[in-house]
Amino acid sequence: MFLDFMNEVQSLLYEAAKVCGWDQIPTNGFGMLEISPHADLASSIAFRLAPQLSKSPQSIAKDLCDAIEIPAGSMVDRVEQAGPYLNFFMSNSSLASILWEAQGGDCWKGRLSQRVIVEHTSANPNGPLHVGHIRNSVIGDTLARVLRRAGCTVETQYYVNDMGRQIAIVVWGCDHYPLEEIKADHAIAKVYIEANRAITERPELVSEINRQIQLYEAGDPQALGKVKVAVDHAISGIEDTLHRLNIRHDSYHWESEYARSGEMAKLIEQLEGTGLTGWEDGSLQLDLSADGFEKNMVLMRGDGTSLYISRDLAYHRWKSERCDRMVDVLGADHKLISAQLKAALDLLGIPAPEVVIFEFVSLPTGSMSTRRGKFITADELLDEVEKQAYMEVSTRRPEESEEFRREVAREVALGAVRYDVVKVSPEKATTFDWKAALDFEKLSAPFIQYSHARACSILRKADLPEQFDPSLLTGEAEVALIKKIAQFDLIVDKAARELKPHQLATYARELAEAFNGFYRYSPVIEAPSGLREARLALVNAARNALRVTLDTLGIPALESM
RNA sequence: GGACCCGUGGCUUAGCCAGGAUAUAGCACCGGGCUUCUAACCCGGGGGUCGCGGGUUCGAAUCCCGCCGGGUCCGCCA
Repeated sequence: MFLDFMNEVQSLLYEAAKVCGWDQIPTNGFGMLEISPHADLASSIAFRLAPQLSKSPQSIAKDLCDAIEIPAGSMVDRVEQAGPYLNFFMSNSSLASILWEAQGGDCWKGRLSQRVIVEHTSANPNGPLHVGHIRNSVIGDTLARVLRRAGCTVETQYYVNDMGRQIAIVVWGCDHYPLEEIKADHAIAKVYIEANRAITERPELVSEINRQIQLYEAGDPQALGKVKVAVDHAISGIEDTLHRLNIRHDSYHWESEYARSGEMAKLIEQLEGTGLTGWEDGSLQLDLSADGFEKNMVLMRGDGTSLYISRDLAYHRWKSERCDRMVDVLGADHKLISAQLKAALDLLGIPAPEVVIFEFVSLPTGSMSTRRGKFITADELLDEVEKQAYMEVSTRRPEESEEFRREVAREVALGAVRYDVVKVSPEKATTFDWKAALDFEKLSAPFIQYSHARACSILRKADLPEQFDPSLLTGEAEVALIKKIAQFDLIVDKAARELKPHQLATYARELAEAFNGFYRYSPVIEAPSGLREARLALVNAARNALRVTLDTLGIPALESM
């Protein structure tokens, strides 16, 4: 749809430049087009050519405009010169074909084809996910959905830290305190917080923790069993929360797999082969100063146990052999370590991951901490939002059954939480705000879900037409809606390439706005015959686009709410 | 101290990487719209030195330099 239109405009521009003899001029500006209020696509290429041609942008734009020859059957209707700009407009016939295409379910798949592994969440199994963790989960899961929609084959992975100090502390805690009969991850957190308190009060316990780490790494069967029980318990609770958010991982990979399989040892051996490693202060270290890193990277502790980074290197090599693109979603605290990881992988010629960094979510009272028990859990957030949604739906739809209202509340809450997270660009640090989280107005998932429900409501009242005449849809809102629907493939393609999921959130809002604008001024059911069929087809196209957009955001597309 | 990220109306935010035509939306505020397909909606209004100061450019929210403010990191933690 829009991608085709854009490609056509690009080649028209390039062909015109060739006619003018300017195609050899070094500029990639021929492909730089923008969706603008003045045109379906606008080019400012004339500005970039001007210094090199010593001509005014206006006259360059005029020459290009004159040289453009639109072939028969093109999606491009016309090009207009507006001063230095070139404005391209879509043809009516392409609007018609967009509408026909959008009637079906097979036009929403992109043209990418890589195998992608997306690693996200990977929270330590020492407690429940909090409102900071789910920024990782929502960004990661949305990216996975965007990549799939764009045509990629995607596997999502959760990298389980079962070897770290935190887990040794959890295991020690499970040995010394009873696990309460509450949600599993919450029970683990209580034990973990308690154990941390004990260690703070009695620092001599540290040696017991170290002993646990050594036993586990050595493969002691009892230690293995204890870790498995504790980690499985925590992960089961974390999974429950992720499921509430419509998130499932395709596979889980425990760090210890890479330590025990020998893959990590092999990798360390290869790093030693670079001549950049050495034993210093009793530990094996890698010198990355050539890449601008001040401090050495420690690969092995003095006592022979491994560190997170070494296991992570092995895990990344394993991943790199199984995909074309590796995507890691990580918090801002991982910026430095992920840059070091890339540098170390680079030394061995292993492809580095694309790292999506998101900045921290803090509370109005300061930063969150699992260890200190200072956090708002994702479960708590979902519970509260669901409660609020239940009140809203009960007010609006009092005649509906309890079951209906519960289900709508659940799906509205899940959508609201996901949208709240994904709508903000990852590089912005945010402060969690209950008021904003519980607001269901325009810049929120319910706004988009509501548009979808309205479209469904119309379609329930009439059969889809076998035939319709798209040329009857000439209203401003109608044309704008068709164009917005067409942009879906462009947005998804861009978001997938650039790994920017919030672009889809913005699009979703614009699509819903376009539909609501149409809905307000264009009666469908009561429209005269002919127009009625065409509008029904447009509602169906919009419904499909909204459904697919919501689905790609991992937000339920409610048919009634 | 060093490195990286952020700083856009009262609050939240898009645009920044690939510089261009009146800077995007939401909340809050003011005004209008439900006997008509779900008003979780729509229409209109006020409100912005795009942190500050330089520079590059025909043109800077966008690029460069310096400062200020906030966040993150600089562990034989993960």
